[in-house]
Amino acid sequence: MLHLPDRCRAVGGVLSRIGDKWSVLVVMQLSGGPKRFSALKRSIGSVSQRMLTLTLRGLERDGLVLRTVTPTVPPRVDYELTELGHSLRQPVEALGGWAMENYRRIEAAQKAFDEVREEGGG
Amino acid sequence: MLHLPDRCRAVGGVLSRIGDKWSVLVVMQLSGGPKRFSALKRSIGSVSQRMLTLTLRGLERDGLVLRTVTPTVPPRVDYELTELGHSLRQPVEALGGWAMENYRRIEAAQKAFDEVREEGGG
DNA sequence: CTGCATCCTAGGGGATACTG
DNA sequence: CAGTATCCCCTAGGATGCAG
Repeated sequence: MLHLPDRCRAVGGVLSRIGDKWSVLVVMQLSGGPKRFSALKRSIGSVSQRMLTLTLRGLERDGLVLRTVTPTVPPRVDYELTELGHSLRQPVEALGGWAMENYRRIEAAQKAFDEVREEGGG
Repeated sequence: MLHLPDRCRAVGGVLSRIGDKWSVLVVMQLSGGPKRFSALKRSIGSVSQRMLTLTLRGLERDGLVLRTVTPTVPPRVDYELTELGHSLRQPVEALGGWAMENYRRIEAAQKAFDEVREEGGG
């Protein structure tokens, strides 16, 4: 096993790209196959059009998502994961699994922390 | 395998907490055992004192880091991962592994994307 | 339908100075 | 040494309107 500092920087780089508000959601939504812009927007729901566009551009630029334009009227644009995009699913889902298993513990810790703070502060 | 939407939200929540600029770095730095504030700051290097403090508070609140104050003069504060904090290492390192394996591919994709953009735009 | 440009606000995060 | 408070900048990101 290589020592950690290298991985740290690598993780830092990855997180600064996919650690934004929407990238991971989009990748997950594209797990099942291609989706067009509006379908993607609907399936995520709370994302603004602007941010979905920007997020998809970013993912496309990173080579994680492939954008296919069908120049009809009205235009149709499909997005799908590249092989690289699919390979990201595994570690992301590992993180998702961890989150699922532990978010209750985290919430409990936050609650406890905040209560102690209140007592100490008030 | 459970379907994805649940995991999506969980990942979203986790990423919004540890997806900031420093949390993961701090967790990785604490992998080897307890460290005091200044050692942590030195080992990360580029972090500001303010952000290190805020990051550690956040991690402590989430129950990922334990803070131990030794009220000497000058004061000494040690930070260490909790069990929960240690459990986060595994998925994070998985992500780190992915990043290590693929960041060159990502950089290449970005370069290609940008060059096409230049041609198209100029 | 898809995407860009614009405006605008909240918050992240750096530098610095001060406290205990 | 560790932490807080202040100032300030910059970017993420929402709302909206226009264009292909």
